[in-house]
Amino acid sequence: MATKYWLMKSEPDVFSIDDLAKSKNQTTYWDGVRNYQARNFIRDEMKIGDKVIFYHSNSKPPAAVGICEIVKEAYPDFTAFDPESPHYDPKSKKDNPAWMMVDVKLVMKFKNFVSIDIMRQNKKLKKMQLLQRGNRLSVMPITKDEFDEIVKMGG
DNA sequence: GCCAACGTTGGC
DNA sequence: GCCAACGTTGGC
Repeated sequence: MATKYWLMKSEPDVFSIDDLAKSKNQTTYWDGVRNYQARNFIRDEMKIGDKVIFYHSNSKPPAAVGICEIVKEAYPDFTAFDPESPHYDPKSKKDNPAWMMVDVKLVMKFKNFVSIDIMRQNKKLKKMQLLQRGNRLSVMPITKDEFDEIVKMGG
């Protein structure tokens, strides 16, 4: 199975790439995905070794900030079972979990963050779902070329 | 803080 | 099954 490439959004106020860098083994579980399309990517397509662009949304400026890698494939997002969690979803049952998560490990933090503005200026990235109008998906596939281009700019 | 775009909910 | 109302996302 060929390596796939992904882009995943996180609000840095909630969980930033620096938080990932400080995590044990620089690894974390990616909780809180509550969208079916994103869930399907996580559940059905993400494999160990896949590469991920870590993207800061709702930040100034929004930007691609680093690379991580899938180190554990889909398993139930336990935060959905916890009434105390902001991601609690009573519809997700332990015997039939609605939401899934993967574990990701930091590969590198970019020396230069690649802002959404810079990405928009790059013709090779024009087709990325991230840059399309009205895009709200928090987990999305990208091509190897797009991945490589962002890494090239991010250093 | 605003608001357009989108996904979800629920009445019918 | 339609669709209006609502809540959320996320760039600006």
